[in-house]
Amino acid sequence: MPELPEVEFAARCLRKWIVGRKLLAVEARPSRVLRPCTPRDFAPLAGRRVREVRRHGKVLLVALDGGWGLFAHLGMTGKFVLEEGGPPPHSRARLRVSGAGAVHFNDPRMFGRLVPGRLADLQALEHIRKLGPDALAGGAEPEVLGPRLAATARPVKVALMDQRLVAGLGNIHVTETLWRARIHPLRPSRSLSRGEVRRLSRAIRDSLEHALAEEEGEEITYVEEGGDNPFLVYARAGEPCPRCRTKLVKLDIGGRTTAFCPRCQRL
DNA sequence: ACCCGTGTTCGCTG
DNA sequence: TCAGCGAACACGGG
Repeated sequence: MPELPEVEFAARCLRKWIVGRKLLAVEARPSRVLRPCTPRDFAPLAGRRVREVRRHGKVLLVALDGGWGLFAHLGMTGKFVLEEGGPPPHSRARLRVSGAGAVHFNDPRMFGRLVPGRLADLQALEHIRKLGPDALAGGAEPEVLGPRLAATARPVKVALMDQRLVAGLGNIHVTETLWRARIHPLRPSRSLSRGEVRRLSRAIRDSLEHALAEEEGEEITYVEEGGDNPFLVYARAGEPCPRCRTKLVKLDIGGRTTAFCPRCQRL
């Protein structure tokens, strides 16, 4: 479920699995995940040592020796997994590393991306260049967030989902955040008071860090789909508000479903 | 069988 | 230019 916490989790896994090792080969199957590249474009990465894995918002950048790198976006269903007795069912690429086994980029729905290239070129990709400040690296601070929200009249739900405004939040965490901050999702961004921006700022960090802690909790326990809904209000329309027991309401904003409490989050 | 969806982009309209 | 909307992408789960 890739929003910032899952991408950060992926970054930590990759650091554990491949940083410091040599990338022997990247075996990619042709798929839209590679767009606009082809499996051949991965050839220059072979034999290079992995220097570091960086994350900005939901974007991953794997830096290799010699100025080469790998851009990765998990999309909706992308995941890096260690190979255990054969490839996972929707492997789009296999990264063979020196020393131990291989890592797969698994992605059933293929909304993800895996692009090789010169690091400088990858950083110049429009998608990366236009990203706002990372939500866990200062982007949620009131002094940063406040002016950015003040510059737009869009509903705060829509603005927070915009990766150019602040990078890392998606539908789940915006929903969680607005409930924690007691702000109605349709509030015009520029109408937020200083105090509300402060609450929002705190709420963003709280929901992201809470999700991250749950994933890190048990070493391999990923918050699995199919398990119980671990969120406070996301996908809980119709259930009672955890704070005041008022029935949570479902709302469609910018094409995404939001749950909110009509009592705690007044317009 | 039907509906929904964690993300992003594109085209159309006002 | 901006803002909003719907569709598209491809597949699994409830």
